[in-house]
Amino acid sequence: MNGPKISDKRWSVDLEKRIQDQHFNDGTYNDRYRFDPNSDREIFIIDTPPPYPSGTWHIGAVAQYSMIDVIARSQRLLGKEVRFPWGVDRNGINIEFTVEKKTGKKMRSYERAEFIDLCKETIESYTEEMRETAKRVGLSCDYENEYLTDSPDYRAVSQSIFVELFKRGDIIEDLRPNIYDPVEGTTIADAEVQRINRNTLLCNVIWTTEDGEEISISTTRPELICACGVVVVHPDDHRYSHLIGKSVKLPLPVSGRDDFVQIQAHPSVKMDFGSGVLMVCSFGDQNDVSIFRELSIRPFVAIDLDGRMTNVSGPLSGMKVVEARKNAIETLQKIGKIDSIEERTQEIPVSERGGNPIEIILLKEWYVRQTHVLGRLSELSDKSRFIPERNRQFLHDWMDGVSIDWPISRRRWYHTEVPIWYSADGTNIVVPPKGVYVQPWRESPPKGSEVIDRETKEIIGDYENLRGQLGNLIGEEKVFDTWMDSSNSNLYVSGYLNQPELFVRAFPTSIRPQGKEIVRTWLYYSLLKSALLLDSPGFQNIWIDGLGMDPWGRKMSKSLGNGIDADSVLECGAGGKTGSWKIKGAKGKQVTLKANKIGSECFRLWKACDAQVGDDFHINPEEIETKYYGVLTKIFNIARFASQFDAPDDLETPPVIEKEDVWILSEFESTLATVEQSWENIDIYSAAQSIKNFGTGIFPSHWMEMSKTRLYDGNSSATWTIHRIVRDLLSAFSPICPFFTHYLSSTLYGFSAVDIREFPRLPNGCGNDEFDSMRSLTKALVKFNSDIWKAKKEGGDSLKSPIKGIEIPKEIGPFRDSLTQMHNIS
RNA sequence: GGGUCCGUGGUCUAGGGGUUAUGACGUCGCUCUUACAAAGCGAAGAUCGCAGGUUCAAUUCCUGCCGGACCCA
Repeated sequence: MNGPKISDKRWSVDLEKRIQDQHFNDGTYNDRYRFDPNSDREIFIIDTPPPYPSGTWHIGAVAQYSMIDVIARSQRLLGKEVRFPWGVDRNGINIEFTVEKKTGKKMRSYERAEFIDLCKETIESYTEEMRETAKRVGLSCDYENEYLTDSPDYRAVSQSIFVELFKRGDIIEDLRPNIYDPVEGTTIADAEVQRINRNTLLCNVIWTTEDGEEISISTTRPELICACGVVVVHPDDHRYSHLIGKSVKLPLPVSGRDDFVQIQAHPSVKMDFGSGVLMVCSFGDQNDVSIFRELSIRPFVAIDLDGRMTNVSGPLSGMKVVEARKNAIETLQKIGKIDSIEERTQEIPVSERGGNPIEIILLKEWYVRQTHVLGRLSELSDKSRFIPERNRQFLHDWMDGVSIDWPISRRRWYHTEVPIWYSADGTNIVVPPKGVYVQPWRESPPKGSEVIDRETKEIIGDYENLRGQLGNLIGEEKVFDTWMDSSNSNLYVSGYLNQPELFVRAFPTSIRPQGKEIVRTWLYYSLLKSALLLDSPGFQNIWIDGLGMDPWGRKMSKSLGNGIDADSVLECGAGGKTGSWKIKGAKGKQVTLKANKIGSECFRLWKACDAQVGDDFHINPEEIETKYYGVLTKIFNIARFASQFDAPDDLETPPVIEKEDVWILSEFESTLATVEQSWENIDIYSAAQSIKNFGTGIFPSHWMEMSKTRLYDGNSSATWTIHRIVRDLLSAFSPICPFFTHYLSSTLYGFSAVDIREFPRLPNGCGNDEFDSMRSLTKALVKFNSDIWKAKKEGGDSLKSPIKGIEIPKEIGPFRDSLTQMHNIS
C-alpha cells in the first residue's frame, strides 16, 4: 500500500484539457481511431451527419454529435471495426448568403468563378472552427480522412449517381410548375418551404357574369386576376348553383388572352371562406396547380423569373409582384370593383433559406422521380430499425404527403453542377464518365464522356468519336439541390464507387444518426437514393434524436435570443474562467445562468444520462454542473482511493474470493450485463444509468465502506475485487467519458480504457455460482446500513463512534465481521 | 386542421394493471470517518393534468377535455 497514484486531488476542466492535448498530439490518435476496411471484425459504419459550417455551432447539435461519438466508442468497445467519418457539408445557398452579406454584393453581380472562390475561402475558415469544437467535445472521428461535400471527390460521386439515375429514367427533365423563390432566383423543393403568419389584405372583388349578375370573389392576390383560368364554387353551395357553366368577366384589363372565364364546381372550395367563390389562377398555390391539372386548363405565365409581371397582366406588366398587387387594388377601387377590404393574418409559404414569399412558376428543371417508388420505399424502410421505434412515424407522415417529383436543379452557383452538356440542336446530351467531377458551365466534356439521345435516353456512343457531329456544346448552368449531395453520404462513407469490396460488406450502412427535424429531407432523400439505385433499405439502424431546447422547453433560435454557444459550455471552468449565459425567456423575461465548471466530459455525461433518445432535451448549463459534475468527482475519487492499494499483477485470475466480494461482484456482473446489452441495443441512456447507479451507489457507499479494513490489511480478495471492478467499470464507462476514463485507466493500469476492444465480463472463479443468491441479499444489506447510519445520526453520533445493541439480521450473517468493523458495533 | 411526444414532490425525471411510486437537483439536519465538504449520510416533500370508461384492482389501458412542445398541411 502506497499513497494514491493519482496526484490530482479532483477532476477538473484543466486536467481534461491537458489529457485532450496529449490525446490529440502524442501521435497515437490516428492509430486509435483509424478504420481498417480489411479488418475481420464486424464492420460498423456510422453515417455521421456532415455539419454545415456557419460560424457558431449550436450546443444542441454538439450534444447530439457527442452521443453519436458514444455510439462509435461503444461499438468499438464491443469489438466492431468502426468507421466514424468526419464529413462537412459545404454546398449550398447558406454560404452564398453569407458571402453576399459580408461583401454587400449579390451573387449575380460577380463572375461565377470569382464568387465560387469567395465562397470556398469563407467556408474554409468556418470549417476550421468546427473541427476544433468537434475535437474539443471528444468526437473520435477519422479526421485524417475528412470528406467535404464540395470536394471534387465527393461531387464526382454525386454526379455519377445523377448520371446513373438519368440513364435508368429515374431522373427526368420537364417543364412543370415549380416552387420558386423570385428574390434568390431559384427553384426550391417542397421540403424547403416554410409557413409563416403574415398580415395580408383580403379583397372582396366584384366580378360581373355574362348575365350582368355581380358576384364577390375573395382574394389576397388580385394581381393574379390576369392569370385566372377558372372560377369555382362548391358543388353543394346552393347560393351559386345557377352560375355553374356561366362565364364571368375578369375585373381587370389583360392582354393577349380572353377576358372571360367559366364558372365551374369543385369540391376543394371552402364554402365559408369569404363569399364562397374562388378564382383559380396559374399558379397561385398548390391547390390552384392541381385544379388546373385536373380540369386541363391552359396555364398563363403571369410572373417571370425575376418576379415581375408578364405581358398578360396588361398595365401591370413589368412590375414586381408586391407593387403590382398595390396597383391592382388601386385600380379596382377606382373603377368601383372593390366590395370591401379586410386585414387578416394568413399563413403564407416562404422559402426556408431566404424567407421570401414563394411563387409557383412554370420552369424547365431536373427531377428525381419519386411518386412511383413510394410503396417500395415504405417496404424497404420497414427493414430498418428505428431508434426509438416511434420516430418511424415521422418518415411515414412525410411519405404519405409526397405527391410530386423532387425538383433537384437550382439556379445557384456554390453547389455541385448538373453534369450535362447539350448538343447545338438540343437533341443529344453528353454526360461524363463515372468518378469524374465536371463543371459544364466552364469546361468541355472530359475523355470517356458519352452521348445520349435526349428523348429516348439511348446511348449513342462515345463523345470522342461523335464530337464533330454535335456542334457547339452548351454546358448546363444549373446545379443540384444540396440535399441531392448530402443524401449520398451513406453511400459515400460505405464505399459506393470508391471502395467496392468494402461496400459489399458494409451496405446497408450500419447506422444513420440524425435529428428528427430533417427526417423529411436528409433521411427521406437518402432512403430514396438507396431504393432507386440499389433497391435496398440504406440503413440497418436509424437513430433519431430530439432537439436541444432552452431551459423552458422552447426551441433554441437566434430570433428568440435563447441560444447557447457550444464552446462556452465546453470551456466553462478552464483556466478558472466561469460561464454565464443571458437567456431570454417568455414574455420578455431574461434569466442569467451561471456555472463554474462543465467541460466536455461532464457535458457528455449529462446528455447520456438526462434524456431518452428521441425526446427533446432542455439545456441548462447550471443543471449540467449541479447534477453531473459531482458524479465525475465521485468516480474520480473511487479510482483515487483504489490507486493507493497495489493492483494485483493478474487481474484475470481471481484469488479465493470472500463473501463480501462475491456479493459486490455479483452486483457488478449484473451491471456489466445490462451495460453490454444496452450498448448492443444502442441504448445510451440505460447504459449510462446503470454505470452511474452502480458507480456512485452500492459500490462506494456499501461495499467500499464495508471492505476498508480488509483493504488496509492487504486482503488479497478485497484488493483483487476493487481493482477488477474499477478497471472494468472504467472500460464500460469509456464511451461516455473517454478522456476521464483514459486518464484514470492509464494511470492505474498502464493501458487506456478507450483502447479496449472486448467488452469486459467477469471470469470464472469469482463465486459465480453464488451470484444469484448473493444478489438477493442486496436489499437487506442496504437497509441494515441505512438503519445504522440513521440511528447514529439520531443519536448525534459521528459515523465512526461505537454503537451498541445491534443485532445483525440472519440473512446478512455472512458479512458479520465486516459490518461490525464498518459500523464499530460493540 | 393532421401527426408525434409530454403533463409524476418546489424543479427536472424513471417507471409501468396489483405491497409503503424511481432517481437527481433544490430545501432542511447531521458528519471533515486513514478516497471524496467541488463530499458523505439522513429527513421532509406527490390526491402521478382534469373528467369519464374497462377491470376484483388504474398513476399505468381506452375515450374525451385542458395545457405545453415540436413536426407537417
